[in-house]
Amino acid sequence: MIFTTTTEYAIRGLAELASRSETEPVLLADLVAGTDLPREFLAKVFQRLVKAGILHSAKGRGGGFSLARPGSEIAVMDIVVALEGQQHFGGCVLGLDKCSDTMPCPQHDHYKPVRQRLREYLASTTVSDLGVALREKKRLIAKQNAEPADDADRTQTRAAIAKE
Amino acid sequence: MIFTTTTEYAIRGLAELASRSETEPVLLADLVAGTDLPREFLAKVFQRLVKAGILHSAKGRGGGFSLARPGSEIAVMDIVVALEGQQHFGGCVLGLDKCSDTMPCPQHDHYKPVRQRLREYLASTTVSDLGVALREKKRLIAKQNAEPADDADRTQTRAAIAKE
DNA sequence: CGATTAAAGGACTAAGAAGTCTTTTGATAT
DNA sequence: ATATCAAAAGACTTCTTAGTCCTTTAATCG
Repeated sequence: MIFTTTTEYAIRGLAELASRSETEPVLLADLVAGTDLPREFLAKVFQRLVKAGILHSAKGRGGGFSLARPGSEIAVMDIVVALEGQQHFGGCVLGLDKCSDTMPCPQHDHYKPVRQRLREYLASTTVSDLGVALREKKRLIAKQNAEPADDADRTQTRAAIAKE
Repeated sequence: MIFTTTTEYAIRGLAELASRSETEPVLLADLVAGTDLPREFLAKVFQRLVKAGILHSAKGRGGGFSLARPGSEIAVMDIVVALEGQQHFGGCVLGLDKCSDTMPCPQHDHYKPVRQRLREYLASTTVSDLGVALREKKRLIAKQNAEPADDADRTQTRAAIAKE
C-alpha cells in the first residue's frame, strides 16, 4: 500500500466502525472481532484520531468509539492528513525541493495530474462510502461461504489476487 | 512521497546518473556532489540496483556506476519493483485480502483506475526522461541564480512549494 | 610487481514504526 | 459510594529503515 500500516489500520478501523453504526458508539473489542486488526495498536491509532477530531470516544459502560461527525463528511484524505501530515502527497517525483508550479521540472508536469487524480479519489471517498463498501463486501463473502465449497472457484480468486 | 526514502534516493540517484551520462561510468563521489544525497547510503542502494541488473558497476580507476541498459529501457517502475517488490501498489484501499476483480468490493472498482493511472505513469516514465528532466531543471536553477537576487520571487516560489 | 583507486561487503549505531502490557482516568449503573 | 466497564496514558519491547564507518576485493596505471 501507499500508506503506513498505521494509516491502513485507521482506514480499515473506520470502515469497520462506519459499517456498524455511524452514530452509536462501538466498542473497540467488538470492532476488531472477526478481523485481524490488532486491538491494542488500533487503540493507539484511534486515540490520535480522537485528538484530530475525527472520532469521539466515551469511557465506561455504554462507551466506545463513534464518528465525531457524519461519515459522509469524513474523507479518507482527512485520515491520511491526520496521521501522515499534509505533505504526504506533495513534492515532485524526483524528490527535488525547488520544484513548484512557478518553476516546474518537466516531470513535474507529467506527475502532477497523476497525483491530482489520487488526491481527488482520497478527497471524494468518505468513511460512509467505506462503510457501505465493507458491508457489501462482507455480504458477498458470507454468501460465498454459504455456497457448497467450490475449490476451483476459490483458487481462481486467489490467483486473481496474486496478479492484482 | 509515496515511496520509501531508499526508493526516492534510488530514483534521484539514477536521475543524476542519467543526466550526466547514459553510457560512461560516473563516480559515486561525483554523482552526489552538489546534492544532498547521502553517499554511503546511496552506495548501498546502488549495490542493490547492480544485483537487480539495473546498474553496472566497475571498481578501480576508470570505474564507477553506469546504466546496465539504455536509460530509455529502465522504467521508474523497475526501480520501485527492484527495491519494494512487485506488490507495492497491489491490494485494495481497504487493505482487505479477498479483494479481486472476480470478487471486488465496491471501492475496489473506484480505486482501481486511480492505481492504474499511477502505475502507467511509473511504467512509462524512464530513467532517460528523468535525466532530461533533471538537466533541464538544473539549467533553470542556474539561470535563476544568475539573475539579480529577487527575493520576492524566491519567496513566492517557497510559498508555492508549501501549497503543493 | 605494487601503489592507487573505487566499489563491495560487513559490522555497526540511530531513529522510527509497530506492537504489547500495565496502570490510570472517567463514566455509568446498582 | 463502590463496583464495573472501557478508553487514555505511559512504559515498555521488537522490528525495520536509515545511516555511518571500516575493511576487503578487484581493477588499472606506472
